[in-house]
Amino acid sequence: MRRKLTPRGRERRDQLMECGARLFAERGYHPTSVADVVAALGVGKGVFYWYFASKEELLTELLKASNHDLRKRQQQAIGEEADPVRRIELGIRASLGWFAEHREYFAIIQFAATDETFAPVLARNREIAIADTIRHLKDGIVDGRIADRDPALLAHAIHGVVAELTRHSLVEGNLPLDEVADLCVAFCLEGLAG
Amino acid sequence: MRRKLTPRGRERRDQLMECGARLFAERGYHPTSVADVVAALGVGKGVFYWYFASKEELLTELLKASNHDLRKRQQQAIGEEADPVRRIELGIRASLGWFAEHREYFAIIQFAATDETFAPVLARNREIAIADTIRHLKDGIVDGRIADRDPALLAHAIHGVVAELTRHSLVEGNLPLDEVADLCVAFCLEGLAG
Amino acid sequence: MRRKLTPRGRERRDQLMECGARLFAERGYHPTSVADVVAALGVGKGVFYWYFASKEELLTELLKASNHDLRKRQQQAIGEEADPVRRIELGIRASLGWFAEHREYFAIIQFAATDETFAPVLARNREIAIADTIRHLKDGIVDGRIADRDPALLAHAIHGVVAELTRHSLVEGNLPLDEVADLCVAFCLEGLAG
Amino acid sequence: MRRKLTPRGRERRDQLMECGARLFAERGYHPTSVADVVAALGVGKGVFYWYFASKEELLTELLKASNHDLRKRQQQAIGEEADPVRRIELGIRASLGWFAEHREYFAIIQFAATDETFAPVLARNREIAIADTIRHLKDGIVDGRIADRDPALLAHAIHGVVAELTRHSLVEGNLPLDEVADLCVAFCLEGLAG
DNA sequence: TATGAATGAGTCTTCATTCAT
DNA sequence: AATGAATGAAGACTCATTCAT
Repeated sequence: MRRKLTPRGRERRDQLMECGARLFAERGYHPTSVADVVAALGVGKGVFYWYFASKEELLTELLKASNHDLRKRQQQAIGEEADPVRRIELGIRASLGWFAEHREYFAIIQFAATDETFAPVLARNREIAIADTIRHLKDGIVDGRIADRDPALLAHAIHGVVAELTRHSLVEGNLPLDEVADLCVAFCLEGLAG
Repeated sequence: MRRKLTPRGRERRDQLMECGARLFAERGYHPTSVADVVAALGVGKGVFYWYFASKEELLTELLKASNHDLRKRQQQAIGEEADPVRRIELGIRASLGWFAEHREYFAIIQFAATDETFAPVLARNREIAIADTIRHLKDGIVDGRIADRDPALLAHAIHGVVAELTRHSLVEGNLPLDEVADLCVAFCLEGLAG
Repeated sequence: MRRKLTPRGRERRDQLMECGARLFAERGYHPTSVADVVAALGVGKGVFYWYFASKEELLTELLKASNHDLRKRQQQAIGEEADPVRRIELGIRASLGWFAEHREYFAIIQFAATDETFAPVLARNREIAIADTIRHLKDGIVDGRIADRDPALLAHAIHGVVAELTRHSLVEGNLPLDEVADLCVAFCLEGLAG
Repeated sequence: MRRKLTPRGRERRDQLMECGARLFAERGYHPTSVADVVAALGVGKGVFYWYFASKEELLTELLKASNHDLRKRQQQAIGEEADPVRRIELGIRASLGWFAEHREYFAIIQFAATDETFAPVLARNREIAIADTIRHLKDGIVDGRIADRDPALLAHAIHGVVAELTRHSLVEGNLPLDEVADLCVAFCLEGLAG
């Protein structure tokens, strides 16, 4: 479904993605119909299929785009930082920050993870993110700053904390982001013991 | 839809729940039809509606039953243990153990969390579990064994680690459960620093 | 889509086939919607899919059933007749007779032959019919009653005459069947020369 | 939709007809969309509607053009030949030859005959062709060369043979055209008896 | 002339649910 | 308790056609 798009076309496509993201997040993927999406935009049904081959493709594109954007944010945040522990911290803060600004995507990603159609896409995204984290962890272990435990499991543990605190702060919605981020980082680095 | 059931009736109901759990886990809730569930059991469609008012109710019952069972397991594991840190550890190990034995439920619960229809049920379940954890955390903070940070956030952090390591070990499927549990506990108690 | 049908179910299925045959013949396969078929029967749309997996399957079943019926008629007509030329004649007359009584099927079969989805089914049917004819022709050639020419081509020639005269007499509709059959037989046996 | 076309315009129109003929023949009229036709040519959708008022019109034009061309071929073949039997033979051979060179049209014509929208156009074409044949047959009957049977039915019989042998040789595709034509002529003139 | 974009009625199909038996 | 049958609203997707540029 690669199509040469005029600027106007590109704009439409973006509108559809935005609209789809919002509705999928609010009501869920299955309960949202293509008709809902185009109606929310006030355009005909055909428009949707001019830009996307299927409803499925819309979600896939959403997943790809969000992953791409999140990773960009993380990389910018980490920059040239050399200290591996600090890199991990910056990555955590970048993730929390990104989701705070793109609330829709949390629900979408979480749903996608439960659906056999989309799980593979997400699995790949996660793999890449985990691999990044593992690299930093290994550096930290070599440095002696991080305890010598299975880096893969540690990476998942960190991601779990980030995911749940993200979810919690998005849903409760009234906690200062920095506070959550601080605790998230502290917990990951020091655990409950502090 | 409370109905007095004969022993045979109770058995049927259990079969339906088991069957539904399996299919919902494998294919997802929406993509699984009531027809699929009864077909997998080789019975007519009427049977389903004899025991459940709707497809929705089946999932709700599944959610309730699994939550009930998981909590029972946790309580048995914790028993009369007095040390709050140890209570947390036992709770974590109980959760990991339970999910290892009820793999279907992880996917179901995760999906339910993303659907506005079921999210409330899950939210309540989670609240209760978090409240339990918070209680132990507060005890630990009073004891001075646990750093004095926001207990609610800490509780969520722990749950996040447990959830993601559960998911990881279920999906990867080839790690010894004890090893995962050990790391999970260690990470929660000491963080990366060890 | 094999399903155990109650007598009532079998009846419904037959009604759907009859109805479909009529509408496909009148308006064509593509221009006839499943909605048209069920509306003509005054039943809900779901009924159709209870008995047939798809619109396509309905046509396929129609094709199979008609072929089966036509062949039965031909075999009954030919019976134990020993003379191969006479067998051909009886076959021709049976075909013309059958189509006169099942006018809907001519149009359906002719359409199906032009559609890549159904052509294979029809090709097989035709093959079988041609093979029958070829057998009689070869017998006739051995007897010296039929000129020694390529029996496959001869068989097709005969089928062509039968098909077109069938069509003509169905459409014109006012010619006595026997007269058409007589000429058909005479033409096939003696050609224009007589 | 008569439009004065520049040479370039005429060329485009021809390309569209050729393309349409090919696709209609391969996939069928209904399953082929206007989008398919223009995509195969690599042009925009507007082009199609510049040259044809509708998809329907394209098929109608195709039918007209092919009929015109076939008739021209037949007339050239028959030329000034005086012998009516020979005229029939030449007509048969011309038809077989033309279809061998315009394979696409056989499927198209056969489909059109089954669709109530196009059947009338085809009926007229057929009428004209049959009338031609009838004229030759009557001449032959007067000459005593042809048996005195209903000329209309005889004409249809001949057309049936030609149609089916055409189809057969196009589909089987591996028989020498002359051989088929010889048998076709022989069968029509002498029947099975030879 | 030509294009990308848009329309929206219409198509096939699914499915939760109900009902007669 | 159970079954086969029926319902019909709703969903994903198609496509002939039109239009602004």
